[in-house]
Amino acid sequence: MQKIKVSVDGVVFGYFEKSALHILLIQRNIEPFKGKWALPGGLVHDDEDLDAAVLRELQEEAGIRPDFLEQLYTFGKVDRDPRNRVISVVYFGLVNPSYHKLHADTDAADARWFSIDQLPELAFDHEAIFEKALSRLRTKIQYEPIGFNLLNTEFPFSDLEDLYQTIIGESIDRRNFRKKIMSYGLLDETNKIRKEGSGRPGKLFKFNKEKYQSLAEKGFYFEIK
Amino acid sequence: MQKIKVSVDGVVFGYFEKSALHILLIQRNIEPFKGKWALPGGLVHDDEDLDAAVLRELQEEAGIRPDFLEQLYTFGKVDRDPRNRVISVVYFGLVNPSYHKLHADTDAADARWFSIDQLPELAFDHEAIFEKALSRLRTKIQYEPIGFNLLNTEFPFSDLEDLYQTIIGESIDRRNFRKKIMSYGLLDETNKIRKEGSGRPGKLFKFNKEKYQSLAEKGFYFEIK
DNA sequence: CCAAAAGTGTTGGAAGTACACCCATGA
DNA sequence: TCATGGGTGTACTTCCAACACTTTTGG
Repeated sequence: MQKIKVSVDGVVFGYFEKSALHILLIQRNIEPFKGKWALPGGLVHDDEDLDAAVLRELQEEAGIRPDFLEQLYTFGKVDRDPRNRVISVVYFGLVNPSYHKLHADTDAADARWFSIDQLPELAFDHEAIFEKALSRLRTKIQYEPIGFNLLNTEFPFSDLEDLYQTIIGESIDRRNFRKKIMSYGLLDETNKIRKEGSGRPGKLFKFNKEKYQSLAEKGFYFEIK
Repeated sequence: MQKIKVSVDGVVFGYFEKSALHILLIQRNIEPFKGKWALPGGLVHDDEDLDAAVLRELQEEAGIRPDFLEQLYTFGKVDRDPRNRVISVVYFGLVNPSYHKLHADTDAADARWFSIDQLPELAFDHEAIFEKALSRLRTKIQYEPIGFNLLNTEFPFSDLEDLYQTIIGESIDRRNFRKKIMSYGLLDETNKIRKEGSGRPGKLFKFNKEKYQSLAEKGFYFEIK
């Protein structure tokens, strides 16, 4: 009789303008690792699909529902949980934090955004899980337009530049980047303008998801860099 | 108390020269789906890592040990197994069939290669799993040099061409393809020649894995098409 | 008028694509 | 000598990379 338990965990990335990338962590209020920070997650119910389980856990532990969510990898080393054998199906999500207020709920003492370069010590093998998610994000943002899930629905071009620079971690030529993105015709211009801060105000754009999907079906590939 | 069981399955691709791509299937000799063809796999032992479990199952059910093996996706829909809730961590593998003779062993009545365009009806959701694996193979072969695992260690250039054409499913310009591959400097020329069949014999090449790995660490990207 | 960010074009080089002929072998 | 597949070069086009000045706004 098999004794393995199945859990799900979520690595949810959020981006705060002109700042580092963040991930969502919860503070455990049960043993083991009580008091430590960890990725939100928990055991899958017997009558619940895996996707549903992550959505539920994210809801319960942080009150959040990501705009983008997909399966990342399944971690199953024998000793990754000190109590029992637990394998974890990990999902990778993106949200715009300004649209989602966190509230820790069941099972979590607290839920917070942490800058990825100032993470606390994490429970279990969550450090390794995070690394894998980050590397997936870095790769994937270069060939699928998923970055828009991290921005406001209407954003100035410079937000997009900053986002890519932050995630990829190198500086990009503004002019070439803009030309490339624009050439895909996936951004609709709004007639709004952002006038925050100093300098010339920028036009706001909107990502046209429908257009991307119809192009993608015809074999179009998004690609940056 | 959670009742979910954890299994692993493997989608193992094999390539037979000048022929379609094949996958390895086993014939079930227990219910459910007794007598039907299915992907090799089975329940994970309590004290066994996931990778070890797939390797064991492939060994037990087909007597095979793939040259390349990596995790593909975890399938966990509630009703995918008629008996109990079973989630399956699926791996995706590549072998050169001429180096591995199949022999069905424990749990399997038979093990055979099937051409991917003449697959029998499959047990469980294995059809969907296969589709996902195939699409991963098609994508991945274009940006990682994994195709060499499907060929003989020493192969004439035309085998590589055929392989890519078979997998991607469109015809490639021989001259440009060769130029591209050669430009990476990852193929070592042997001084052997293949004289099978008619026509001018071709030189045999060997993929230089070490060289690829050292380049990859320095940020080199393999890319075809 | 100064500071700050937005907006825009041109040019040279590299890489990709299209394309056709000669070569070595066995029958 | 013919049929079969192996081996190679060139010209055109497209894409990418490098690069700097002008515009709009607020203070």
